[in-house]
Amino acid sequence: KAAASGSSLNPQGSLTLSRDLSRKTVDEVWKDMQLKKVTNRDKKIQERQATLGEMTLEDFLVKAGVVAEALPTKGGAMSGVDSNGAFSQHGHWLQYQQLSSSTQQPNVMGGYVAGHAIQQPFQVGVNLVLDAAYSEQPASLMGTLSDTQTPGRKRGASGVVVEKTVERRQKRMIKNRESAARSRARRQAYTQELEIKVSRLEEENERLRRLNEMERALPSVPPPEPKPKQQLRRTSSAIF
Amino acid sequence: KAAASGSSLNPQGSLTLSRDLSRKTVDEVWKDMQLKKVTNRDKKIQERQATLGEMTLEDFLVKAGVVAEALPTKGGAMSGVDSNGAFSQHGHWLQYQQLSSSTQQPNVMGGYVAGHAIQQPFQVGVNLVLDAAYSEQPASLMGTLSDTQTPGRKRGASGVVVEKTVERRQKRMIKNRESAARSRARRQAYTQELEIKVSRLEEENERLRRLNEMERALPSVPPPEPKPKQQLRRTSSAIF
DNA sequence: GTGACTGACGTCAAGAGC
DNA sequence: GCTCTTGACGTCAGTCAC
Repeated sequence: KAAASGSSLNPQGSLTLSRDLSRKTVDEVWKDMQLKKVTNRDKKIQERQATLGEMTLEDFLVKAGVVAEALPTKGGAMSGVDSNGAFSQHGHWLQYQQLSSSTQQPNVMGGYVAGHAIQQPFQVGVNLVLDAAYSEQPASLMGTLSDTQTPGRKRGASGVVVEKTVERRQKRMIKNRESAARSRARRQAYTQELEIKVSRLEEENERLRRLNEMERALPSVPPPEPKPKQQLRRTSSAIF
Repeated sequence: KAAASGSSLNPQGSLTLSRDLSRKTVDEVWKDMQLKKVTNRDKKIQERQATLGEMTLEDFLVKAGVVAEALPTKGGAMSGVDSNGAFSQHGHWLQYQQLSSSTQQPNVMGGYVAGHAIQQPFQVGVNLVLDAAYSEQPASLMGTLSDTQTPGRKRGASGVVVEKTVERRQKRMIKNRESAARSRARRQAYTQELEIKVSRLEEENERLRRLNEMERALPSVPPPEPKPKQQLRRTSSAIF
C-alpha cells in the first residue's frame, strides 16, 4: 500500500489536472443533488433570489407547514441559477448548505449525542440523530434537555432574524470556500516549489562536489567553464 | 495576504499536533448532525423548491412513506443506541450520516432515503433519521407527484434493501475516512521532509561553495576542517 | 468487484491582522 | 469587531492493485 501511494506521493512534477475542466456533468450534478448538495441550489436561490427561497428553508425547518407559500420559485430559480454567476462556469455551482446550526450552539443542546469519535478502527456507534429536533421536537427522549433554546422569542420575529443570520452565515461560507481554494492552490504551489528546489539543489550539489574534487586533483587549472553562459558579459558596454 | 500566509506556509519545522487526540466529540457530532443531516433534509426540501418540482417531491414522498414504514423506530432506536457499545465511554457513538443516494443512480432515482445509520452490529435499524420531518408533509404542495416510482418492488422489501445498502455504504465511508487520514498524514510527512531536505541541501551547498572558494584561494591546503563544529577546540585562546 | 490511496472540495475552528 | 487564512477533517470520485 504505502508503496503504491508512494509513487504518487512523490511525484515530483506532478499533476493536478483535470480538475476544473472536465468536471462534472451529469453525474456530478446528480450527485450533488443527491447527496448534499442538493443543497446548493438552494444556495443560489437563496442567494440571489434569496429572499423567499431562503426563508423557505428555514421555515421549512422551523415549521414545515408554513412554507407553503414561498415556493413558487421553482423552475425559475433553477435557471436562474447562475444568475449570480459569480462563477458559474461550468461547474460547480456551489453549494450551499444549510443552516442548521444556527440557533443552536454549543452547549446547549445538550444532548445530543453523538459524538463520536473518530478514527480508527472501529467503532461504531451509532447514532442517530435525531433531528427532529428541529422540526419538531416533540421528541422523544431528547427532548429533554432541549428544546428550547432560544428561550425568548421564537416564532414571531424569529423568522426574520433567522433569516438574516442564515444569510450571513452563508455568505461567509462562500467566502471561506473561495479562500480555501486559494489556500489549497498556494500550498500546492509551495510543495511543488519545494520539489523543484530540492532537485535543483541536489543537482547543484553534485556539481559542486565534483568540481571540488576536480579542483583538488589539479589545482592549477581554473575551472574551464563553470558557467559559460554567465559569461556573456558586456555586449555593448554601457557607458557609465 | 500572501505575506501573512507565507510565514505559515513555509514553516519549516512545523507543527501539526493536537490531532488525533483531542478530537472532538460533541461538536463533531453536532456538526454532522446539523450539516449533513440537515442538509439532507433539506436537500429534499429544497429540491423542491428549487427545482422544484422535479422529482424531489417524489422523493420526498417516497421517502417519507417508506420511512415511515420502515422505521418507525424512532425512539426505540434511540435507546438502542448504544447497543453496540463499542465504547460508549462517554461519548461518542459515532455519527451516522445519512444517505441519500443510494439507489438512485442516474436516472431513476428513486428515492430513498434516509437512512441512517448505523453501525455495526446491528443495527437496528433505524435510524431515523430525519425524517420525520418529512413526515409531515402531507403536504401541501407536494403531494402532487407522487409516489411511486420504483416500479417493481418497493415497499415491502425495500426497507431491507435500503438498509443493507446504506449500511454498506456507511462502512465504506468509515474506511475511507481512515484512509484519508492516513493519506493526509503521509502527505504532511512528505512535505516536511521536503522542507528539511531543502534546508539541509542549502546548507551543504553553501558549505561546498565556500570550500571551493577557499580551495581556489589556496590550492595546496587540504581541507582544514570540513566540519568545524566537530572540532570544538580550545576556548580561551582567542587572542587575536 | 473489492479495497486502499489520493486529488480535490467544502466545512469548521483558530488565529493573524486590520 | 471584522475578514482572511489555514490546519484538520470528512466526503466523493477515480485509479491502481489484488
